[in-house]
Amino acid sequence: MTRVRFAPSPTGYLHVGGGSTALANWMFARQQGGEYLLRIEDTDTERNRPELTDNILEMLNWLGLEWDGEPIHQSDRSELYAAAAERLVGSGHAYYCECTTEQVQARNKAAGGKPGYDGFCRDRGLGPGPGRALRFRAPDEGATSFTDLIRGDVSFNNEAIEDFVVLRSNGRPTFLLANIVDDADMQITHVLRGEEHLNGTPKYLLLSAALGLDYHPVFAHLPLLVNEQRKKLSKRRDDVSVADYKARGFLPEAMRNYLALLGWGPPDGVEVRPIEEMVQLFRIEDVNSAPALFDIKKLTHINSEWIRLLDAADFVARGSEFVTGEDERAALTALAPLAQERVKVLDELPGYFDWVQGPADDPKSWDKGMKMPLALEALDAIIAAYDDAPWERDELHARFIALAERLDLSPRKIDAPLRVAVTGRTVGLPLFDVFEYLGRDETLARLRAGRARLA
RNA sequence: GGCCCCAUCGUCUAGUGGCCUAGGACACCACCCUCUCAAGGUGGCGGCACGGGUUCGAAUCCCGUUGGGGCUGCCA
Repeated sequence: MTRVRFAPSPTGYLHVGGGSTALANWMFARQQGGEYLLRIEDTDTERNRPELTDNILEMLNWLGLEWDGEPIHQSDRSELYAAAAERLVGSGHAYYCECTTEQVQARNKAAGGKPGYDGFCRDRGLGPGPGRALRFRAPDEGATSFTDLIRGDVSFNNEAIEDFVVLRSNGRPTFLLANIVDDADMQITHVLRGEEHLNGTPKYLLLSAALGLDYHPVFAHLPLLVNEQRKKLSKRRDDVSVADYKARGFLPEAMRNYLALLGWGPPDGVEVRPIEEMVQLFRIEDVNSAPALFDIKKLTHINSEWIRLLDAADFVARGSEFVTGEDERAALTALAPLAQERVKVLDELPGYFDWVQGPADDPKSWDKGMKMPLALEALDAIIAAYDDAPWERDELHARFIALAERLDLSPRKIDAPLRVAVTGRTVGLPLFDVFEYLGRDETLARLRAGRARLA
């Protein structure tokens, strides 16, 4: 049975790159009818923060990427790694090293600036002890190769692989050791991870062989997600927190839809569609190997499509989280479909209802909309025309059109003064729906107030 | 520096030797629709990095160049 895993490290919140990797694993597992497991790689005790695990799990859930079984924590499995390390020592595949990072760097600098461990302790026969790390004895010749589902055959000369640390001097395993031990133990059949791990794969394979593991997973290194500078997305400089996107009003449906489109495209070209369909169509072999730029503009567009796909009640429910104030929420509920087709991201919603308590205070809009003497004329005329009007949208619209005709003006010309008088803005929801919602008294009061302010 | 990966419109992609005068989507521009803004419709702009091969035929295969990226940590 196909078994994949997503293995985040709780040294940061879930970011879109992680989301993308998780999604690929999830889709692949779903499609193959296999299992998608979660493994928390918390071997770096200095940097781990438990609340980040919560964030990761929460965001994975938000994205709808439910995992099978209970998440595994590497911090619970120290014995496994210790045993593996022991085996490496026993078979001569690893040795203890007492060099500090500074010492290694200093020697490298003296030797001409080549990075990497120089093998200083390789044959010193050191035993375990404080301050001593365990290093893997990488072969000096030969090559390590593998076939990647996305990249084809990849080969590394062992000569270029340094003696890397598998056990820190504090006794905790490094990522390299824990990773292979757990994948083998969990019987992961397909390792789908970011391209940044491509160079680590020969180490993984070497370790596996040295451990005597009869374990041969299939690899697929997914394209990196990059920013405008074509650099790997970074938590420090890029806007990548999944939680932030959620907070801004991006829908999980849209987020995973967009993520699925990075590095891959459905053969029929239909981009906006349920993830279940993506799962059917997805083919890991067809994933591109070139890095993909995370484009918020396109994400935003896809989000707007998903917003428009929501049924009205759902839209109101989700939108309400972004609208504060009882009255504003009531207006949202009443005018939902009109807002729904305008908003691209849910956090734009408050801006569409800032007229509920009274016209928004926006001098720019006022100056732009209240052009004299047109504004005065329009307001006087509409106040008169609405005085005895049945208070219903279509009727208000009809009288507005008739008025424009009588004044021999284009309707669009007299829209602005009315809109600014009532809502304070030159743009917004369809005017006559707003008038109807506000009611005769309130609307006329605002029109008169606007007129008074002009005179 | 070393090793590895990558290269189709600005961006995401379709394309797996003839269906390509290279298709779609986002963005952008114009027009239509229209009470504003959206939505929608129509049209437009725009690309196979370069050079060699292989082949009757190459965006597709091979080599090189150039360019970009990743890794090079007792982070993952």
